[in-house]
Amino acid sequence: MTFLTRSATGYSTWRLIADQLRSEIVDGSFAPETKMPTEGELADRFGVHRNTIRQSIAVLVEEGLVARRQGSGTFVVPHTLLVHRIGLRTRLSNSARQPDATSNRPIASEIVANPPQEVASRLRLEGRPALQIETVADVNGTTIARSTAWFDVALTPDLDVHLRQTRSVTKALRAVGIDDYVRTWSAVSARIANRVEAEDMNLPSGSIVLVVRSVNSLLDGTPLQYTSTRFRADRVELDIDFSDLAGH
Amino acid sequence: MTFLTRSATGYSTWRLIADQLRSEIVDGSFAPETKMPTEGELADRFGVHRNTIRQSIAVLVEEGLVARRQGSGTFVVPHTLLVHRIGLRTRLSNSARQPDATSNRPIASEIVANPPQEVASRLRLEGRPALQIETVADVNGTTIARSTAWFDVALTPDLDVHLRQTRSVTKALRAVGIDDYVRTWSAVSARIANRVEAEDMNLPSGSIVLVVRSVNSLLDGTPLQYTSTRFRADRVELDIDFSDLAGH
DNA sequence: AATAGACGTCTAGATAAGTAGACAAATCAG
DNA sequence: CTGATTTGTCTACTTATCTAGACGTCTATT
Repeated sequence: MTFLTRSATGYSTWRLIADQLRSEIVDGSFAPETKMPTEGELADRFGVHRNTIRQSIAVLVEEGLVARRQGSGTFVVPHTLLVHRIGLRTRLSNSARQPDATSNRPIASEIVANPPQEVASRLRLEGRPALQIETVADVNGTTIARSTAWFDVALTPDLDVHLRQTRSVTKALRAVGIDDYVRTWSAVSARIANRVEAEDMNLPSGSIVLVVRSVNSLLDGTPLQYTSTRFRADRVELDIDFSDLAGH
Repeated sequence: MTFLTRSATGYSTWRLIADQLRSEIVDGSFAPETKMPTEGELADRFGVHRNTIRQSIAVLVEEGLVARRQGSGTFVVPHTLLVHRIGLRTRLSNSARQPDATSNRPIASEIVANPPQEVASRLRLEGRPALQIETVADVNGTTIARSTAWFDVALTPDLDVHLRQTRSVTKALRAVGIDDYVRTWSAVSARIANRVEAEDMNLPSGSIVLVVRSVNSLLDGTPLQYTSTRFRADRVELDIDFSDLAGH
């Protein structure tokens, strides 16, 4: 295989190879539980020294995708590609495949006087402050998403108090009398994770995150909540649900 | 600013800095038409030599994001973040912001006996061959997406003949009697562009693509078309349209 | 138990990336 | 026009990455 040189890409050789191997693992070319090619074979395939291959594999070990067994080989660790459904009444906790032990943990909340411009306009704040809530989502013990939500304090009085008591955004919303809401807007983009995100999700720097920005509104159309969720792209794909529309 | 070292990330320093600067341009921290900080200032900010900054900026020049003017400075070139809407009856050509001169060019088509497993199952091919069509999408002269579509040849006889005549997938479908269809499934993921994609979209290698896989079906629910579209993530975000649901 | 094959570790040398600084060329303000 | 500022180019040097190969340790098979 002709391979790109680091000089052209700005990637070190070991990272280029690690990225290539990861994609082959994720797309199933190397099936879970099976043995990877030996380091020597991979060195031949990519035309590099075995030491470079070892550095690449070290990345995948760090990420938990493969395990090395001395004397035996390198094996693909069973992994799940999580499918996160975006639909009308979905919450962050709804994952398509069951059973997954998903938990959402609020890690901080704070009333901010001047939220970012996009938040203010999407929530029609017009100068009012917003309650900002940071959460992380874990599935089976692995952190897969990092979320920031903003609420109009005028619509959700004492939401932060209830949040501290219940330690759950959904329960806190119920406590302030909000039971039902629908997603009215979503935008999806992708970028390199920043340092905080990489740290919170235990990702190697340079990892890709899928960014979902969305607005949930009350049934009368009043915007209630603006959320920006960053999913780790190596483990999550977004499933856009059109089934609610099938009845038309 | 404390910055990540290349040793930890596998990125060369100039690429780390280029990525950072690009994200600040794309998110508006450096507004279009304005002057960037001088190379010396950037060198101070990132704690590197000016030569390294120059290499980073060369990447952005290559990508068309900034322009250098000797003696004057480096300036942010006006650019657009394209918003691509995913909804019930959207096609690749529908972009949210107008006016954009969008064109879809079929670049190759071929009948393949054994399409990938996911294609076969989503289209319920059960062993039948599929017509595979490769297209690129340009907006204002810039290629922003690379798409691969598969059709069940049993449902679309002579589609390839009409495609060669009309040079348009939509027109070719109309010619075989298919006027209306709806999107029944979509999944969104993100990854590093492979070499072919990077070449077709004129991207630096290592760029991120948003991958949208989707199935369009006839109104009776028969799956018609499986499509995988790779958008360049630096210029495109996906807008998920729930407005069809507002009437409920 | 012997052995081949695989991962683990180390040292030395070659190549590429980044630093350092000097000077040229273009631009702009006064 | 003058001078300060900014990008353009070059050479020498330092540091990090990659190659090369030897040798050790562990595992599975015969």
